[in-house]
Amino acid sequence: MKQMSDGVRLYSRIYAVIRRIPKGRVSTYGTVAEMLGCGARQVGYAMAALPDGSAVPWHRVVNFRGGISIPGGTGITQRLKLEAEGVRFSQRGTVDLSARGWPRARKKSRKKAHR
DNA sequence: CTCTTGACGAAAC
DNA sequence: TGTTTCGCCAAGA
Repeated sequence: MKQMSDGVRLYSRIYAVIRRIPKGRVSTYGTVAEMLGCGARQVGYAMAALPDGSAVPWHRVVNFRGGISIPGGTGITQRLKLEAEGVRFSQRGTVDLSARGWPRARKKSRKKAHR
C-alpha cells in the first residue's frame, strides 16, 4: 500500500463502513456520512461509483426516510435484495429504520417527512 | 482551471 | 405539502 496516509480516499472509508452492515439491516447515507465526518452526498456518490459485483452491500444503504433514492432498475434491484434478506417495506415503500436501521435507527418523525 | 450535476439532508419559503 | 437553496465532496464536460 502506498497511496494512503495523506490521501486516503474517502470512498474507501465509506465502503468499509457499509461492508459492516449486518444482513437484514439497513443504514442511511446520512448516518454513514456522519460517522465518517463528511457530507451525505458523498456517500451516495461513492455508491454510484461502485463497480458491479463489488463486495460492498450497497443495497443495504437507503436514504434517511428508509426509502430507495436510486433511479432506474438498480433501485428495484435494491428493494428485491433487501426483501430477500427479510427486510419488509411499508406500503409507502419505506423500511422501518427503528427496527431495521443500523447501527442505530435515528427516526425523526414517523409521519411523512414532516419536519 | 471553472461550472454543473449528483444513489443526500436539512432548512427556508 | 411541495419547491428551492445551501452545504458537503467528487467527477465529468
